Amino acid sequence: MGDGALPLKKVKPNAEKRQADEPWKAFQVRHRSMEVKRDAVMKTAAHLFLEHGYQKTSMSLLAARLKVTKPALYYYFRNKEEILVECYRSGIAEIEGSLGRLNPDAGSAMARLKIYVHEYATVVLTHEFGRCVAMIDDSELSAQTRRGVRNLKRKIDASVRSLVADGMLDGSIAMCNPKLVSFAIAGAINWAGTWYKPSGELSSGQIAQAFTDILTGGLRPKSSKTRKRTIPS
Amino acid sequence: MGDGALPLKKVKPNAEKRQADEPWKAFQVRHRSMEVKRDAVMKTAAHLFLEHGYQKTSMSLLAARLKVTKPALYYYFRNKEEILVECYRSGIAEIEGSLGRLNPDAGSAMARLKIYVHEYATVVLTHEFGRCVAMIDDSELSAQTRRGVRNLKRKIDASVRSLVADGMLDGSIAMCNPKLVSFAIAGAINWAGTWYKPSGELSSGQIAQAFTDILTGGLRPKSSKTRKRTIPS
DNA sequence: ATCCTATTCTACCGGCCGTTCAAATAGATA
DNA sequence: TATCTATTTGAACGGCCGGTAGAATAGGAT
Repeated sequence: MGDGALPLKKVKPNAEKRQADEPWKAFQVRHRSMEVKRDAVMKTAAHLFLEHGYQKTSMSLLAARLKVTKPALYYYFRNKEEILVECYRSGIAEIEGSLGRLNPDAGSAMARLKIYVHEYATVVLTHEFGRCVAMIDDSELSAQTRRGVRNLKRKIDASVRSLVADGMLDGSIAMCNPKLVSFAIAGAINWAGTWYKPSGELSSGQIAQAFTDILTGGLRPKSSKTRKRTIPS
Repeated sequence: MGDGALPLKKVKPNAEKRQADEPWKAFQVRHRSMEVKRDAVMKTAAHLFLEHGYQKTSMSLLAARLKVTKPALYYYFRNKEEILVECYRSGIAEIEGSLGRLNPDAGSAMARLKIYVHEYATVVLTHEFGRCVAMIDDSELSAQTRRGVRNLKRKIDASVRSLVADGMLDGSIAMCNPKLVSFAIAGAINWAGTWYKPSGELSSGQIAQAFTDILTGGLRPKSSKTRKRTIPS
């Protein structure tokens, strides 16, 4: 945390790595690609948004954290809202990635659902932009921007629902309302984002596993063709 | 709706009932018990908080909805925060009521847990103050007030955990981490508060039932009925 | 050394916020 | 009717916000 004066003009070779932990260093050098600095802004903003909430995070504070002045931010983003939207986009892309990686040919739908729930929890607990998707209410956004973001979220929801529906067809998941199942999963995990602390006694992996069990355990068919040695009632 | 000029000075006999739907009528008459007007403020505030968020709900807007001017509110509450805190208190009391009504002598812990989950969902979906507890982030509060509110919430959480622990003892609930179960339940249901619309296709009762099934289904012991055995070493 | 332009800064705007206080008012009381 | 007090109001406060205009500057290119 020692923020001693650094009169450096040239970046050191390991600056790229440093930037991961101290995003403001991206601004130490004047000429650097737009993308790098946008990333630095987003990353810092995400942390502040998650810590204090979107509304209570002022552009001045964000600028201060990046060791720049406020107007500099407006060189990289049109306004505060755009920063949040980009955080959302990034987080949603991450989650969609998890969904896309599920191989439809491998295992039952239930097996795939379990993998997804586990991955979703991991992203929401450990990935800053994933956390934004889970925790920051999109009602902070203007009407039309919100519509865009919600469409993206809806796509994820739709994928999960169809996963559940598939499971009901292949017998790996009990009869249920896929919409409500999808919401229950999203809710329980998103909520975990609000209380999980990396320094806490439970690791993100433990939480992801436990939630996978709790949330998919209730979906086991009570008796079905794909059972492996179930108890005769 | 039609807010025509109402030069009434006296309330009509059915005013008490009307006030339920139109809280501002509590302020139509100057001399009325403090409690009635405080309730009116809280009720209206809760609706606004839930609709626009706490931060974005201004005291001016709240006053306007109650057809009073801003300073009048400060006659009934010290500040904005106190209004939110009272909403919390009321909601938490409602939830604690549900927990208190569970008869420890009747049925298994699992049966009681199911009842509680159902009731919690109902409160969070239908009761305005319950919704506040579920939806409004208490980080909006000042540090010391927040501590008080969190203590109250923790009591609820502790009750649910011990309910789950009881279930593991009486064999009605499978081995699990009570803390995570409690969080999963709270999360899934609190989240429902964010998307549930009374006018939607799903009734609060349907949602409460489905969530009870999904969330407690995964807790069924995998083998055997009620066995009084403790943890098999 | 000079220029050029991408980047950052200084200084400021209008607006809304929560809150306060003294003055006005309504309505119960006598 | 006149009085007294619980309620309500008008007017204003300091403060911080998101955002902008335009000047300053750094640093690569020549």
